[in-house]
Amino acid sequence: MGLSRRNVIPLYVQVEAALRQRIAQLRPGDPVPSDRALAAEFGVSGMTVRQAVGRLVDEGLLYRAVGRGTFVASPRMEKDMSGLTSFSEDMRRRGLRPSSHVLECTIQPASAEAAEALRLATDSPVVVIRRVRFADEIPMALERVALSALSFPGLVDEDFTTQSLYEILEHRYHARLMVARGTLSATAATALEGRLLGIRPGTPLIIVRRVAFNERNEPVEYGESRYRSDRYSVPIELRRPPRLDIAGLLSDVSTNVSRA
Amino acid sequence: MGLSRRNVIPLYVQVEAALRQRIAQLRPGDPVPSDRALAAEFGVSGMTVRQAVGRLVDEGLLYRAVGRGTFVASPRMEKDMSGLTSFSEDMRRRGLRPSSHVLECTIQPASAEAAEALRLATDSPVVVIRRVRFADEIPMALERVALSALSFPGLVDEDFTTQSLYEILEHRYHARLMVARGTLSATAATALEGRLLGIRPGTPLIIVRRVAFNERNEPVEYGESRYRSDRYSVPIELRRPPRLDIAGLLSDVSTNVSRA
DNA sequence: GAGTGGTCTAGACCACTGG
DNA sequence: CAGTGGTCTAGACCACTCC
Repeated sequence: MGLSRRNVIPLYVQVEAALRQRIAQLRPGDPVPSDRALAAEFGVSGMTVRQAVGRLVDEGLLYRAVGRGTFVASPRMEKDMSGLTSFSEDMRRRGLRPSSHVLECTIQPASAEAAEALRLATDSPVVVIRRVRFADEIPMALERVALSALSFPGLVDEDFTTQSLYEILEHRYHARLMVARGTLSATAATALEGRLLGIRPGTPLIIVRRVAFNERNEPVEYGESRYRSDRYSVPIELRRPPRLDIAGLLSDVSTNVSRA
Repeated sequence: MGLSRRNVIPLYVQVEAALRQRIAQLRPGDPVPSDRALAAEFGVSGMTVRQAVGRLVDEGLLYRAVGRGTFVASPRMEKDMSGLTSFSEDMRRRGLRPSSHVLECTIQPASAEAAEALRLATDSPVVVIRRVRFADEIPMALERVALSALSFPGLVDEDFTTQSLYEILEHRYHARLMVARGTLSATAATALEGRLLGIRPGTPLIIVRRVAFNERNEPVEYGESRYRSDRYSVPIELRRPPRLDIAGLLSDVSTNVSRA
């Protein structure tokens, strides 16, 4: 197993990849060599090994136990169940072919809600796109999104029948959406919604309302999707908030012995 | 601002807390001192500062730009919107008082679904708890959970009317649930469900079906909750899967110049 | 006591951004 | 060019676990 300095790939990524291969041949609960042993084996420093192992721990492939060692975690039920993806990506992942019928694609003054979510002045121009979303020709969802028209000039002229909004944002505007937050609720389909989705009025719809943010944590997309609950379920992954609250601890700390 | 060695609290957590206070007085886009400047100011090494700043970046409070600096990110819409929490925790966070009516609390052979989710042999004994969940005396959700009876002896005898299952698991069995995965869907309430929740049959219910895992990534709890959609919405946070795939890269690497 | 992960130091070089 | 974040070293001490 050769690692390479003078390579674009950081050492810790190389170590991570090597460990990944090794883990694949182990069973859950099996120990992985200690940090020190790995450092010696790969000829790198302890911090570098630690960084590599840390990433695999974050990913859930390994877990650490102080004083005992590092071990292979149990495998996930499925991989990539959750994550920020566009409808197109989402459907392709499920092995379905996505397409759209564009109901509306215009520039109009931002609604109060959209303006607040996108942190724009009220009445700022936004591009509003409303689509019926299909998977293998079957209507799956209604979607309405709003983006700042000033931030994305020319966006309104794109063809959203086949193109993915997220891919346009990434390739044409170099805007990469990193995280979305919002809420999920449910409602009964109205007559109009039922007609557009080919279901009976009253059928439950899953509502996903969200704001998507770029790398700088600036809001980029405000949107709402309404999915047929008979044909769609949303994969979720919930993590325990790990951060411990030490508010107010600092003042105590400062009264203790301070540094030499 | 005094930092303390010889304290249980790691230095990087102290630096993190100090930075958190400072960030609170800055505006989005404002720069934070460079890693080197912070290291000098706090009298700690660069790696320590890096660890502190890294945590704040992970949390979305700061973002880094190579060659330019570290900056305050735009604030979140709400904090702590998402995460693995018990119903009790969840309601308390919303300022409501949680309580329960226990419909069932028995040991019985695992269903096929539960056995698979919990990786048990079929017919292994599981503790099944069914509850109506209230917030401020208003019925909010129906819940059914199953846990291995062998892993949690005596659990079936606990009183789940007021106690939180997660708190019992943590304090009595030292089982800390770290992550849950599952799906979210919707359905129309049946007559029975309507009666238990005090709503009309046909009202949409949000179904959260999940498996919760401990630190070792072993499945611990399999459960399903059905929430009234008129009184509850589920906070969600979706992240872009960040991991880049470097499979096959290792072999190339090993043919390059290897270490001196 | 030997080994483990967790923290920490005081430096270093690199690629990249800005003026 | 000076400054930034990103990576990396070769050590160190600590609390903890297992024997």
